[in-house]
Amino acid sequence: MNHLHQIYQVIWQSRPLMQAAEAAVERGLEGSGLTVRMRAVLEILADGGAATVPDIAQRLEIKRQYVQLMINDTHAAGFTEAVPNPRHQRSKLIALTEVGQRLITQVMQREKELLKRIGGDLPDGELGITLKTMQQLIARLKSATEEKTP
Amino acid sequence: MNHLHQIYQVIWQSRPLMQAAEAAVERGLEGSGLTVRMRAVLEILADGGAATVPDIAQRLEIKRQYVQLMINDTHAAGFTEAVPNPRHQRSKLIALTEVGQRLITQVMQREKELLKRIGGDLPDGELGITLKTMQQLIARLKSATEEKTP
DNA sequence: TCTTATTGACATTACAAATGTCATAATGAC
DNA sequence: GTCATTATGACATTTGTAATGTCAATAAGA
Repeated sequence: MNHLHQIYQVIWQSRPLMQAAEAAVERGLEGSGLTVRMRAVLEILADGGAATVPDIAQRLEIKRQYVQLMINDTHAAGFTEAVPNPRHQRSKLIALTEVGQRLITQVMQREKELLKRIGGDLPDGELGITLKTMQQLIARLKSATEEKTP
Repeated sequence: MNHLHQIYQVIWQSRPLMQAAEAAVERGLEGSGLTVRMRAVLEILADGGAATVPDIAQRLEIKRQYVQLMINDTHAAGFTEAVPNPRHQRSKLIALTEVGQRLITQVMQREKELLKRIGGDLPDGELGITLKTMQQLIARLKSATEEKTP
């Protein structure tokens, strides 16, 4: 297998990897009352604490309008609530409710256990190389794409 | 960075990698008259020769009904044509036209050059490890997801 | 031959996400 | 402090990818 073909392979394995990962997450959500997109919001909030809709959009790298829809869902389900934002009157902070906190903690715990089962035996060094390589490819692809079209 | 977090990172870098790769492909298609999904079909045909719609679907791992739509596009654009299939009366083989052949060859050549610019300096060994790791993760995620739900 | 599977063709639905728009409200420059 | 600019929420529309559903015609296999 030559060099170019190897790079090609690595790049295009990203799609099946992503699909497999998302399917696994979806599977783990069964019966929790969460959808994948609700989970994405809860994870952000669990990791970084309460945030505004535009903040969440930025972290998820999607448009704020779409995040609004997600938040509508999580609010309706009682997993999040709007709390006053000291730094902004209109733009409330979105915070986990107690129920939401408990749920996302449990979901993330289960995912952690899955990760352990799945990759517990992969050598640290190889994971590090993999991560580094993927990140380099991402950075270079991005800059090549943006080249001369800012 | 602990082990689990490393695996987590690798898995979730697959989405940005895929997005960056697709954006790069899209960029390279500008002005060619090809869309991303037309390109996918032409690539399959260029690699494996003429094939039926269900064959193509299987290789792309998507439903045949969706491939039909792609083929409609490529036929309409004159990049592919239906030729008689010795092994099946109704299910014609989809083949590249001369124009299609020339176009996909050129597109793939340009992509190859981009790959060279992007990853030419990545060590073979690291690429190999990356590919292996990604494939292991895919396989394990898949089997974990299918577990007890065949 | 007869039953079953495959195929093409077309319609419907689902989902993620982008984009468009508007009124309101917050911020920053002056 | 006023005024222009920007940010936000709320809602509507559109796009792209793909899955699903359905049906008639046809091909393959028992």
